[in-house]
Amino acid sequence: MLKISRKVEYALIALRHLQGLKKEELASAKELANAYGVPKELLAKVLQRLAKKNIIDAVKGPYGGYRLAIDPESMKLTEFFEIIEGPMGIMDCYFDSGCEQMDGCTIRTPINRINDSIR
Amino acid sequence: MLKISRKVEYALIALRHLQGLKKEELASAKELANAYGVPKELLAKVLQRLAKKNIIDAVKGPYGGYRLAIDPESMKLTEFFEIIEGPMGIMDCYFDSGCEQMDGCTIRTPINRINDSIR
DNA sequence: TTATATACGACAATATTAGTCGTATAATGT
DNA sequence: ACATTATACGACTAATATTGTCGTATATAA
Repeated sequence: MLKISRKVEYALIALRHLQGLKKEELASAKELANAYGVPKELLAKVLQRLAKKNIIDAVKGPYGGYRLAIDPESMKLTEFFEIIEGPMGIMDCYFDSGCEQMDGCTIRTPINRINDSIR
Repeated sequence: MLKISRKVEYALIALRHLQGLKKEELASAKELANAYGVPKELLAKVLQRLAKKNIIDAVKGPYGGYRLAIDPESMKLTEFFEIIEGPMGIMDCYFDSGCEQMDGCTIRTPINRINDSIR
Protein backbone atom coordinates (compact mmCIF):
# COMPACT_ATOMS: atom_id res chain seq x y z
CA MET A 1 0.00 0.00 0.00
CA LEU A 2 2.08 2.81 1.32
CA LYS A 3 5.43 2.00 -0.16
CA ILE A 4 8.09 3.82 1.79
CA SER A 5 11.43 4.59 0.24
CA ARG A 6 14.83 3.46 1.42
CA LYS A 7 15.67 6.92 2.58
CA VAL A 8 12.67 7.08 4.85
CA GLU A 9 13.45 3.58 6.04
CA TYR A 10 16.99 4.62 6.87
CA ALA A 11 15.73 7.67 8.68
CA LEU A 12 13.41 5.58 10.82
CA ILE A 13 16.11 3.06 11.61
CA ALA A 14 18.52 5.80 12.57
CA LEU A 15 16.03 7.58 14.76
CA ARG A 16 15.18 4.36 16.52
CA HIS A 17 18.83 3.80 17.16
CA LEU A 18 19.36 7.31 18.49
CA GLN A 19 16.43 6.78 20.81
CA GLY A 20 18.31 3.93 22.41
CA LEU A 21 21.35 6.01 23.27
CA LYS A 22 22.08 7.57 26.61
CA LYS A 23 21.57 11.27 27.06
CA GLU A 24 24.25 13.29 25.20
CA GLU A 25 25.65 10.14 23.62
CA LEU A 26 26.35 10.39 19.89
CA ALA A 27 26.23 8.01 16.96
CA SER A 28 28.06 8.78 13.73
CA ALA A 29 26.84 8.03 10.22
CA LYS A 30 29.63 5.52 9.92
CA GLU A 31 28.60 3.64 13.04
CA LEU A 32 24.99 3.50 11.99
CA ALA A 33 25.84 2.44 8.45
CA ASN A 34 28.01 -0.40 9.70
CA ALA A 35 25.52 -1.47 12.32
CA TYR A 36 22.64 -1.77 9.89
CA GLY A 37 24.52 -2.56 6.69
CA VAL A 38 23.34 0.42 4.73
CA PRO A 39 25.37 2.70 2.45
CA LYS A 40 27.09 5.27 4.58
CA GLU A 41 26.93 8.19 2.16
CA LEU A 42 23.23 7.84 1.59
CA LEU A 43 22.47 7.47 5.27
CA ALA A 44 24.63 10.51 5.91
CA LYS A 45 22.51 12.55 3.53
CA VAL A 46 19.35 11.50 5.25
CA LEU A 47 20.82 12.39 8.62
CA GLN A 48 21.87 15.74 7.23
CA ARG A 49 18.34 16.50 6.20
CA LEU A 50 17.05 15.55 9.60
CA ALA A 51 19.72 17.72 11.19
CA LYS A 52 18.79 20.64 8.97
CA LYS A 53 15.22 20.35 10.17
CA ASN A 54 16.43 20.22 13.76
CA ILE A 55 15.08 16.77 14.39
CA ILE A 56 18.56 15.67 15.32
CA ASP A 57 21.65 17.59 16.40
CA ALA A 58 24.90 17.21 14.48
CA VAL A 59 28.27 17.38 16.17
CA LYS A 60 31.26 17.74 13.91
CA GLY A 61 34.79 16.54 14.31
CA PRO A 62 36.28 13.41 15.81
CA TYR A 63 33.96 11.69 18.26
CA GLY A 64 31.21 13.68 16.63
CA GLY A 65 27.94 12.33 15.34
CA TYR A 66 24.24 12.79 15.83
CA ARG A 67 21.83 12.79 18.71
CA LEU A 68 18.11 13.40 18.97
CA ALA A 69 17.01 16.99 19.24
CA ILE A 70 13.33 16.22 19.70
CA ASP A 71 11.23 13.24 20.61
CA PRO A 72 10.58 11.47 17.30
CA GLU A 73 7.43 9.99 18.78
CA SER A 74 5.96 13.44 18.64
CA MET A 75 6.23 13.54 14.86
CA LYS A 76 3.78 12.23 12.35
CA LEU A 77 5.05 9.72 9.81
CA THR A 78 3.92 12.08 7.09
CA GLU A 79 6.38 14.66 8.34
CA PHE A 80 9.26 12.30 7.72
CA PHE A 81 8.02 11.68 4.23
CA GLU A 82 7.87 15.32 3.46
CA ILE A 83 11.21 16.18 5.02
CA ILE A 84 13.04 13.40 3.26
CA GLU A 85 11.25 13.14 -0.04
CA GLY A 86 9.67 16.53 -0.37
CA PRO A 87 5.94 17.13 -0.49
CA MET A 88 4.05 14.28 -2.08
CA GLY A 89 0.49 14.53 -3.27
CA ILE A 90 -1.60 11.50 -3.82
CA MET A 91 -1.64 12.79 -7.36
CA ASP A 92 0.64 15.11 -9.20
CA CYS A 93 -2.24 17.31 -10.24
CA TYR A 94 -2.65 18.18 -6.61
CA PHE A 95 0.41 20.38 -7.02
CA ASP A 96 1.14 21.16 -10.62
CA SER A 97 -1.92 22.16 -12.53
CA GLY A 98 -1.05 20.93 -15.97
CA CYS A 99 -4.22 18.88 -16.01
CA GLU A 100 -7.39 20.33 -17.34
CA GLN A 101 -8.99 17.41 -19.08
CA MET A 102 -12.51 17.59 -20.35
CA ASP A 103 -14.22 20.15 -18.16
CA GLY A 104 -13.31 18.97 -14.69
CA CYS A 105 -11.46 16.12 -13.13
CA THR A 106 -14.00 13.86 -11.52
CA ILE A 107 -11.66 12.21 -9.10
CA ARG A 108 -9.73 15.10 -7.69
CA THR A 109 -11.97 16.04 -4.82
CA PRO A 110 -12.43 12.52 -3.49
CA ILE A 111 -8.69 11.99 -3.75
CA ASN A 112 -8.00 15.06 -1.73
CA ARG A 113 -10.39 13.82 0.88
CA ILE A 114 -8.49 10.56 1.08
CA ASN A 115 -5.23 12.40 1.29
CA ASP A 116 -6.42 14.53 4.15
CA SER A 117 -7.76 11.58 5.99
CA ILE A 118 -4.46 9.73 5.75
CA ARG A 119 -2.60 12.73 7.05
CA MET B 1 1.76 11.46 0.62
CA LEU B 2 0.09 8.56 -0.99
CA LYS B 3 1.45 8.88 -4.49
CA ILE B 4 -0.83 6.96 -6.80
CA SER B 5 0.44 5.72 -10.10
CA ARG B 6 -0.83 6.65 -13.51
CA LYS B 7 -2.35 3.26 -13.95
CA VAL B 8 -4.44 3.60 -10.84
CA GLU B 9 -5.35 7.10 -11.89
CA TYR B 10 -6.50 5.84 -15.28
CA ALA B 11 -8.51 3.11 -13.63
CA LEU B 12 -10.29 5.58 -11.42
CA ILE B 13 -11.01 7.91 -14.31
CA ALA B 14 -12.37 5.06 -16.39
CA LEU B 15 -14.57 3.75 -13.61
CA ARG B 16 -15.97 7.20 -12.99
CA HIS B 17 -16.76 7.47 -16.66
CA LEU B 18 -18.45 4.08 -16.76
CA GLN B 19 -20.53 5.10 -13.77
CA GLY B 20 -21.94 7.92 -15.85
CA LEU B 21 -23.19 5.64 -18.60
CA LYS B 22 -26.71 4.37 -18.99
CA LYS B 23 -27.45 0.80 -18.11
CA GLU B 24 -25.98 -1.63 -20.67
CA GLU B 25 -24.19 1.19 -22.45
CA LEU B 26 -20.56 0.50 -23.32
CA ALA B 27 -17.41 2.59 -23.58
CA SER B 28 -14.35 1.35 -25.48
CA ALA B 29 -10.74 1.85 -24.51
CA LYS B 30 -10.37 4.05 -27.56
CA GLU B 31 -13.21 6.33 -26.58
CA LEU B 32 -11.93 6.69 -23.04
CA ALA B 33 -8.37 7.31 -24.19
CA ASN B 34 -9.48 10.03 -26.55
CA ALA B 35 -11.83 11.60 -24.06
CA TYR B 36 -9.21 11.91 -21.36
CA GLY B 37 -6.07 12.23 -23.45
CA VAL B 38 -4.33 9.18 -22.10
CA PRO B 39 -2.40 6.49 -24.00
CA LYS B 40 -4.88 3.99 -25.34
CA GLU B 41 -2.74 0.88 -25.03
CA LEU B 42 -1.93 1.51 -21.42
CA LEU B 43 -5.49 2.33 -20.51
CA ALA B 44 -6.55 -0.84 -22.31
CA LYS B 45 -4.25 -2.89 -20.14
CA VAL B 46 -5.66 -1.39 -17.02
CA LEU B 47 -9.19 -2.07 -18.21
CA GLN B 48 -8.19 -5.64 -19.00
CA ARG B 49 -7.02 -6.16 -15.46
CA LEU B 50 -10.23 -4.76 -14.10
CA ALA B 51 -12.17 -7.02 -16.45
CA LYS B 52 -10.19 -10.02 -15.35
CA LYS B 53 -11.13 -9.29 -11.76
CA ASN B 54 -14.76 -8.92 -12.79
CA ILE B 55 -14.97 -5.32 -11.77
CA ILE B 56 -16.02 -4.45 -15.28
CA ASP B 57 -17.44 -6.54 -18.11
CA ALA B 58 -15.70 -6.65 -21.47
CA VAL B 59 -17.60 -6.99 -24.73
CA LYS B 60 -15.56 -7.87 -27.76
CA GLY B 61 -16.02 -6.94 -31.35
CA PRO B 62 -17.31 -3.84 -33.09
CA TYR B 63 -19.45 -1.66 -30.84
CA GLY B 64 -17.89 -3.53 -27.96
CA GLY B 65 -16.29 -2.01 -24.93
CA TYR B 66 -16.60 -2.08 -21.19
CA ARG B 67 -19.32 -1.57 -18.65
CA LEU B 68 -19.42 -1.79 -14.89
CA ALA B 69 -19.95 -5.23 -13.41
CA ILE B 70 -20.10 -4.08 -9.81
CA ASP B 71 -20.60 -0.85 -7.97
CA PRO B 72 -17.12 0.64 -7.69
CA GLU B 73 -18.21 2.58 -4.62
CA SER B 74 -18.30 -0.73 -2.82
CA MET B 75 -14.58 -1.24 -3.29
CA LYS B 76 -11.81 0.03 -1.12
CA LEU B 77 -9.16 2.15 -2.77
CA THR B 78 -6.60 -0.33 -1.55
CA GLU B 79 -8.22 -3.01 -3.66
CA PHE B 80 -7.58 -1.00 -6.81
CA PHE B 81 -3.98 -0.60 -5.81
CA GLU B 82 -3.53 -4.27 -5.35
CA ILE B 83 -5.38 -5.26 -8.50
CA ILE B 84 -3.49 -2.86 -10.70
CA GLU B 85 -0.08 -2.73 -9.11
CA GLY B 86 0.03 -5.96 -7.22
CA PRO B 87 0.37 -6.20 -3.47
CA MET B 88 2.39 -3.39 -2.03
CA GLY B 89 3.76 -3.39 1.47
CA ILE B 90 4.73 -0.23 3.19
CA MET B 91 8.12 -1.88 3.12
CA ASP B 92 9.56 -4.57 0.96
CA CYS B 93 10.60 -6.58 3.96
CA TYR B 94 6.95 -7.08 4.65
CA PHE B 95 6.95 -9.56 1.81
CA ASP B 96 10.41 -10.76 0.94
CA SER B 97 12.41 -11.67 3.96
CA GLY B 98 15.89 -10.89 2.76
CA CYS B 99 16.38 -8.61 5.71
CA GLU B 100 17.80 -9.92 8.91
CA GLN B 101 19.88 -7.05 10.16
CA MET B 102 21.35 -7.06 13.60
CA ASP B 103 19.09 -9.22 15.66
CA GLY B 104 15.73 -7.71 14.91
CA CYS B 105 14.30 -4.90 12.88
CA THR B 106 13.08 -2.27 15.28
CA ILE B 107 10.65 -0.61 12.94
CA ARG B 108 8.87 -3.52 11.37
CA THR B 109 6.10 -3.99 13.86
CA PRO B 110 5.12 -0.33 14.05
CA ILE B 111 5.15 -0.17 10.28
CA ASN B 112 2.81 -3.09 10.01
CA ARG B 113 0.51 -1.38 12.44
CA ILE B 114 0.48 1.70 10.25
CA ASN B 115 -0.13 -0.39 7.19
CA ASP B 116 -3.08 -2.12 8.76
CA SER B 117 -4.55 1.11 9.92
CA ILE B 118 -4.38 2.58 6.43
CA ARG B 119 -6.10 -0.44 4.98
C1' DT C 1 -14.14 -11.62 -44.93
C1' DT C 2 -13.35 -7.09 -43.35
C1' DA C 3 -13.40 -3.92 -39.69
C1' DT C 4 -13.24 -3.21 -34.88
C1' DA C 5 -12.60 -4.31 -30.28
C1' DT C 6 -10.59 -6.93 -26.33
C1' DA C 7 -6.44 -9.88 -24.56
C1' DC C 8 -1.83 -10.24 -23.69
C1' DG C 9 3.05 -10.72 -23.85
C1' DA C 10 7.46 -8.59 -25.20
C1' DC C 11 9.89 -4.67 -25.70
C1' DA C 12 11.60 0.34 -25.44
C1' DA C 13 11.52 4.90 -23.38
C1' DT C 14 11.36 7.59 -19.39
C1' DA C 15 11.35 8.85 -14.66
C1' DT C 16 12.47 7.97 -10.10
C1' DT C 17 15.25 6.21 -6.61
C1' DA C 18 19.47 4.60 -4.82
C1' DG C 19 24.03 4.94 -4.38
C1' DT C 20 28.83 7.06 -5.27
C1' DC C 21 32.30 10.54 -5.40
C1' DG C 22 34.73 14.82 -4.70
C1' DT C 23 35.35 18.71 -2.06
C1' DA C 24 34.57 21.94 1.67
C1' DT C 25 34.19 22.95 6.56
C1' DA C 26 34.57 22.15 11.46
C1' DA C 27 36.50 20.21 15.60
C1' DT C 28 39.81 17.37 18.16
C1' DG C 29 44.26 15.85 19.67
C1' DT C 30 49.22 15.96 19.10
C1' DA D 1 50.49 23.88 12.42
C1' DC D 2 48.81 19.61 10.90
C1' DA D 3 46.85 15.06 10.59
C1' DT D 4 42.58 12.81 11.53
C1' DT D 5 37.75 12.29 11.69
C1' DA D 6 33.27 13.75 11.16
C1' DT D 7 29.43 16.53 9.08
C1' DA D 8 27.67 19.24 4.77
C1' DC D 9 26.51 19.26 0.22
C1' DG D 10 26.40 19.29 -4.72
C1' DA D 11 27.30 16.61 -8.97
C1' DC D 12 27.32 12.47 -10.98
C1' DT D 13 26.31 7.44 -12.19
C1' DA D 14 23.81 3.14 -11.58
C1' DA D 15 19.86 0.53 -10.67
C1' DT D 16 15.08 -0.02 -10.67
C1' DA D 17 10.33 1.00 -11.51
C1' DT D 18 7.01 3.11 -14.17
C1' DT D 19 5.10 4.32 -18.38
C1' DG D 20 4.26 3.76 -22.89
C1' DT D 21 4.54 1.12 -27.50
C1' DC D 22 4.16 -2.67 -30.63
C1' DG D 23 2.92 -7.06 -32.58
C1' DT D 24 -0.12 -10.65 -32.66
C1' DA D 25 -4.05 -13.48 -31.40
C1' DT D 26 -9.00 -13.94 -30.72
C1' DA D 27 -13.84 -12.75 -30.78
C1' DT D 28 -17.78 -10.59 -32.94
C1' DA D 29 -20.75 -7.80 -35.76
C1' DA D 30 -22.09 -6.35 -40.30
